[in-house]
Amino acid sequence: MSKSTAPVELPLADDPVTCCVPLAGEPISTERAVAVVPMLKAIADPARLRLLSLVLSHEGQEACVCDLTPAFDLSQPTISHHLKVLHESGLLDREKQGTWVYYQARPEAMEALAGLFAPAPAAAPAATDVEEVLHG
Amino acid sequence: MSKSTAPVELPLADDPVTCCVPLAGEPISTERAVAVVPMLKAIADPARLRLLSLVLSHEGQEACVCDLTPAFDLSQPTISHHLKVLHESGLLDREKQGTWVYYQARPEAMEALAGLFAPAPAAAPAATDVEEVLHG
DNA sequence: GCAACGTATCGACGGCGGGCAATATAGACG
DNA sequence: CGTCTATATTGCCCGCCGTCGATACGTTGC
Repeated sequence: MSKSTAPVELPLADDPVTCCVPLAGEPISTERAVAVVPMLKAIADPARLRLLSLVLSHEGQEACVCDLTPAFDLSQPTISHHLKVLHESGLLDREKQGTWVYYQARPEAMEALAGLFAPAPAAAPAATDVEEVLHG
Repeated sequence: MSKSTAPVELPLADDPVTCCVPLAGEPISTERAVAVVPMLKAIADPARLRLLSLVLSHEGQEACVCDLTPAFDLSQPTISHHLKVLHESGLLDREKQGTWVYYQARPEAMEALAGLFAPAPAAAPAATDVEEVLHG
């Protein structure tokens, strides 16, 4: 691997705080944008999105490569490549069990993504009427 | 425009039902994956992610191009290009007011994205203990 | 040991996509 | 009308990315 990025950068563990402010909360900083983008790039591909969904909806949110490959018209190296991308972006964990390799979804990653698109956090209510928050 | 895709395809209006099943619910179909990917591709870029966040966190979740451009080190055509991508993916609406153009976030698009990453929908409850749904 | 299998890496190729400069379009204003 | 401003389009370049075939690695089982 001539590329830079260390094998398993966990882009979420860096700053667990700022990682959860939604896009609508405040303008995302350039640094955080750059940090989050790899995860978005990872799922911005039909094959990888399906791979992630297959793993997520599998028993225990984990699946063997051999379970995933037959669902595609792609070559085995290509699937392996896509799984690597998903893994290095922090979306999938990798666990080797003998001959087989199991990938499992990282809940933190899913939460981080879901959090990105959450609605604006009702801008410091406290004085706001509850009804307004619930129905507005 | 020599390209195919009609000016403003609204990828969400197609099937408002299936559009909201999370990735973890069931394996996403190839067709839906292909349909959703343009939106993900649109935000899988630091500049566009920041643009979207800027619009979202702006007053009324809408902003003029002239408000957005100065936040970047990019040329005006490049910004315009990114906004076009965000618009054509269904994430931003475009409204011309005289000389200025205002882009505003499409709530349905944001909901669709948020829904993608929602946790698995507690597999057909009804008979399920409420506690299980709430805490499980 | 050797063969068979599951998975990963390598190297190459083609196409897509982000960037810019130049130019076009279209309102606003005088 | 002419000019200025705001935004979009065009054409181009270059780097990145998805894909493959070939091959390497590691484990299992004979």
